[in-house]
Amino acid sequence: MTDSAPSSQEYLDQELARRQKLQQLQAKGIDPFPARVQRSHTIAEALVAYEAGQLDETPVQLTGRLVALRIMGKLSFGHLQDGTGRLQIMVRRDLLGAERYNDFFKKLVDLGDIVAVQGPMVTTRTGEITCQVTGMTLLAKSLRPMPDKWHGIKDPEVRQRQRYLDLLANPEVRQVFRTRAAILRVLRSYLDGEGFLEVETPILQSVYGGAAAEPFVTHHNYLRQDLYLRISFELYLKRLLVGGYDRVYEIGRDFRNEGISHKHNPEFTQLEFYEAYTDYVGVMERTEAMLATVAQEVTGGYEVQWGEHILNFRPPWPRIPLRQAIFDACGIDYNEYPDADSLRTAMRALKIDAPIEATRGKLIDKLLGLFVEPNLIQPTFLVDYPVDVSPLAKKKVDDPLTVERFEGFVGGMEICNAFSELNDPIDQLQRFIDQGRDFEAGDKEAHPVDEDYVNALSYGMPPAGGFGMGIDRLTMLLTNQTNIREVILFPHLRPES
RNA sequence: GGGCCGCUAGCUCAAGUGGUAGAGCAACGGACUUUUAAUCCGUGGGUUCGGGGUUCGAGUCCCUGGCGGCUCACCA
Repeated sequence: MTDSAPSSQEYLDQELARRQKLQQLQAKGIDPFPARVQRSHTIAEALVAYEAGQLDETPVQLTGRLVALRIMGKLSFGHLQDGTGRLQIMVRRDLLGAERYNDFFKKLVDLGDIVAVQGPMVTTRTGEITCQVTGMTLLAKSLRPMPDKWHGIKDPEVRQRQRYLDLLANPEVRQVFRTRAAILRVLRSYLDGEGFLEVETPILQSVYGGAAAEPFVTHHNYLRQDLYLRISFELYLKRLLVGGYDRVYEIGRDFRNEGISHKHNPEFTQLEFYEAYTDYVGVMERTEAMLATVAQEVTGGYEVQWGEHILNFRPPWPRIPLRQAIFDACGIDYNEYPDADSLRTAMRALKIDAPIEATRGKLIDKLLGLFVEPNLIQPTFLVDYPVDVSPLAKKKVDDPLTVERFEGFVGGMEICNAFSELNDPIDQLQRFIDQGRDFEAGDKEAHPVDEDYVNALSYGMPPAGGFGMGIDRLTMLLTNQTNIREVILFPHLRPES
């Protein structure tokens, strides 16, 4: 017994039938996986050329997967699908040749095989544009049966573990990821057009920062050094402002070692941009313009169907002070509670779970998440956040407990976070030290001190506005999905047992 | 992590209170020159997620483990 492929008895009947056909093909001298292929048009190109009257009787050479077969006596139909579309093929015994039709096409070709066909484009009696096949060659034999042609794949576990089956069986899934690509394309195009420079910064970091989150830890064997996977790009991008690039952005992956939910994946795609000589008000305006552009170009309009809601991305968005929003939602004015203990007492009086270890900022964040966020369906900005949960944002001149920060909410989710960037190195160091106290007190998400970053600020960073947005969540909104796994090709899943 | 729900043929799904596990598609054999979820005749296909238990008998009831979904908690 070797570790080679299982014997034929171990295959289920359908795979066995296909493997027997594979052997028959090889016995006939036909390579079931040839290296070279001739193609004159993609399916989309062939359809366009035919409808434009450019083809006449000229044969085209097309390639793709056989996704439907209707075999009949002397004339059969099927559908061929490539990355650009789907086209009916008509296979006639008299045109293909009796032997090729009976002994190759009908006997040895299966649903799911990848083939090349050639022949002229015609229109059938029912009016469907069709390739009338005069030659067919196998490009790749499919050894496993295709999913149900009508129902596709529904089992969510199979859909995510074997995404290739999901994609090949469910066209609407293919469209989601095309839209995702379009969103990234439009965002880049918008930012490039506004003079932003796209950059790349380290994913492996010896000091993580820029967000409140627990990191993943990894290890460099030869340096004998623990490293963190980044939780944001922020501190590196602002070093570039110090370096003299006034407008920079990065699109890439962040990693946060936290819970998984319908709106959280351990790795997720983030856009951050930093713009010198503006502030959070300027960034709000840019956010509105940028997302209006994306909605317009990706969906064709400012109004986007999302579940039972129609989201309207037309600027401007309502701007509500966070304090006001929380007060309106639950009656607590957090300005009346200047420390964590008093706020906790007030929350508990309303039967709200308020953990003893939570800082005042964490408690406010909890009120936000509990009472405000789920109701912010239409694009809305909440503005002016407590300083203790915003260690990188500039304080308001008239209120040192509040920073110039906003978060954007759509569909009951936070999709972006932005502020006037703190560029005072002395204040920044003090904020890091205050965060260190929270960390000592048990807050694993408290921001660590990044001395090199403070050093960079001490050379002078221009006043700037910065912005971060979750691309996955934006994609959910623009593709009418309510689960982040539907917009990530290979979401994190537990290993199969 | 908690609660609820799910896992049956390759795929989509059925199987009152425990009593020989079925259908459609797919597959296999046959008929068929304008079909398009092709149609018609015939055939095969199962560790009912794994393990244990109750019972004469378990897809079904009990215990346990795995994976997944929804939801709450936490977080972007």
